[in-house]
Amino acid sequence: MKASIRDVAKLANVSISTVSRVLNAPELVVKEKREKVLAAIAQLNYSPNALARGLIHRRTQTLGVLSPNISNLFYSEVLAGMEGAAHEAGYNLMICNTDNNAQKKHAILKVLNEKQIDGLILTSEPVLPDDYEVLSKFTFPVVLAATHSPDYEIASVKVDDEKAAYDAAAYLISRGHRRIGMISGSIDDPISGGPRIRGFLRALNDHGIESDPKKCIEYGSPQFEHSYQAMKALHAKFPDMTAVFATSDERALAAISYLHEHRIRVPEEISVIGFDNTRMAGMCFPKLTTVAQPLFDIGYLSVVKLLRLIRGEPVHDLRTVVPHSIVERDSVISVKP
Amino acid sequence: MKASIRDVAKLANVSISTVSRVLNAPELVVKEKREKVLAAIAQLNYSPNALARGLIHRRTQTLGVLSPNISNLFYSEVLAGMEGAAHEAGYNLMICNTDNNAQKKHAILKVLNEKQIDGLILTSEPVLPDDYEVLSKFTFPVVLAATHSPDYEIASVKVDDEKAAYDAAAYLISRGHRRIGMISGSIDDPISGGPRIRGFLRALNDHGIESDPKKCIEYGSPQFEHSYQAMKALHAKFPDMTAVFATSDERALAAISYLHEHRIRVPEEISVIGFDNTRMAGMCFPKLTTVAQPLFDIGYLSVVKLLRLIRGEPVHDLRTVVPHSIVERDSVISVKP
DNA sequence: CTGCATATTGAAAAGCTTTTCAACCTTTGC
DNA sequence: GCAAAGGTTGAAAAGCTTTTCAATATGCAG
Repeated sequence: MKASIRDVAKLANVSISTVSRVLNAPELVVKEKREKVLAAIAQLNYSPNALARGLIHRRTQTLGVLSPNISNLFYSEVLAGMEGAAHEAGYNLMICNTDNNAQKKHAILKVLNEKQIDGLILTSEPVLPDDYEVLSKFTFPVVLAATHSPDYEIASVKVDDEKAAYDAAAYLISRGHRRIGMISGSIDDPISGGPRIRGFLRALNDHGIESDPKKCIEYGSPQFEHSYQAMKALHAKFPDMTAVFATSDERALAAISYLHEHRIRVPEEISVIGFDNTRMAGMCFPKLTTVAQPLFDIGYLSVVKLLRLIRGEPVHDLRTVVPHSIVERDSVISVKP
Repeated sequence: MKASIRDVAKLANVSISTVSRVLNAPELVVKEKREKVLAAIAQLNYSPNALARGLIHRRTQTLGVLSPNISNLFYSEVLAGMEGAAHEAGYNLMICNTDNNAQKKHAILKVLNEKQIDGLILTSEPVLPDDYEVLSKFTFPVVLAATHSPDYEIASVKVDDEKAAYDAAAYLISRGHRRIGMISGSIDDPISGGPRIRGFLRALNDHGIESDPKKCIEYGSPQFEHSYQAMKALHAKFPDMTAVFATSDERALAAISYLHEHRIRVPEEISVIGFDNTRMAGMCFPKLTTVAQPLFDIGYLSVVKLLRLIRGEPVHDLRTVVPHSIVERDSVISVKP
């Protein structure tokens, strides 16, 4: 049986108020009693019960985190950033996998709400009307990490996808490439779809490159196998391209895998630029040139922002835009225009 | 202000006991009142408070998980398995990063204990006497995932590292290799050090291959950069080896990276076998032949085991050994003996 | 019609802590 | 020597729910 504050009080021969004070405001208790209490605590191996504490303070020092897939390098780096910020601030994270399953997601939200989390972070997945209806009934604040909600006023932390894609394409163009393909998320994916496609096409256009989206873009889900097939299709319809913009590192790796297997050298024959700069990018061959997102920071800043909202502190920008950059490694080569 | 059970009771004009029953044993309440209560719940958007519930039941349906680094593919796949099993059983996971920092670890354990977790899972890190002293004072059960404690009686779920390393070496030998190097964890690492070194050497010995550990083994921490250096050192002292056994996929990738950069072809000139079979193994070039650990299952089974311990059900084996296997891809080639 | 069993409900205690308020004691200042 | 101030402590309420126990009402048998 676990010792409670009453047991400590009894053993130390004081009231439970005094024990509580020894724990929370020791200077209010005279040394003699304080030491007796401390001794009793040690003897009973007493540990305060955070449930009771949370009941009174209406705070649990716990945040909820929803992620479509925690075993994904992208998310796990973001999660690591969250965990870091949370730990520094004395919070814990309840991390849940949604598997992109709306039903599971709503079930989890219900439980997290019952468990009285102080705030919630949603990663990636867009916020649908269904979701918003649930979220808006919660009394705790919500932050979106690496995603945003164009339709609703929800705090978020992410890169500027349109600009990042523009920069990726512009980078390839600056290296002399003119025939550039793209492996993208589906057109209505608000992260690695729409915005990045627009940025990509805008860059081509700005640099006077005519392009037919039907020919140079292949759409698909992010999994390696699907992306491999996408690269196959892209190569079939656009065989003379000299560079590919893949909208995630996993897609880039899949593209490279396809090319390697068909004896097309990367980057000598086809350059590949990725997106995300997950740790994998520096570990594969050839090492990936990629658009870096500050994944750890996105997680870290989401928690910082969430804590401000929890404390009721002013948050200057509802939508935080974090900087991207291009990390040059070995998968892109310059060609003569 | 959040509605409480009293508010619902007042609005529905019944006692709080009745509201509680509607939620937990609806068949005990006559239909008329039940519907009034349900209507009040909906109107007030009432959600029960799990803290109060936990206080009474002395159960929180929450498990603690400590991991040295949640952004590591290895751990994140194990974590995904845990999350899956936990979700199915109606539990949540509080996941914490220890950064291999003993002080941080103990601080976290203190908080998790206060938060009344029902059980704890420790991944990887060995259990030191210091740790054991802390753990043994907890009233909830503990399971080790992908690690074990030779010195203490703690439940665990992991592969047989000695045997797995033996099999890896035997596999290389069966492909005709005789001059085999190894990139290992430090000798006193109870996971990717000692046992795997012993298994490796035993296999060489069993197959009549003389070997000098000083020459054929290079020790080091698991990070890519360190492993890269280890490969460099190994190649310098053992230039005519035809195969390398790397004790993690990350180490294998670092080795391959070194070899690529020095124009040594993999697997044509040197074969490389990895360990873990993280998702990366199938995404790099060449695709990695590796000793597969059932990472997801290790996580899943740890939670299943932990739940049995929590429920006081019998657990037949204190130390669960899960099967490993060799996944053949493209990084190992047969040579003429 | 009485008595007993059963169905339904509510009051109150328990679970553990923090916090407010009041009480008591000791100083200090005049 | 007494009033006021300050230091220390304990009792009790509050936070929200579940559960036990008792009470009331209903139905049925004899």
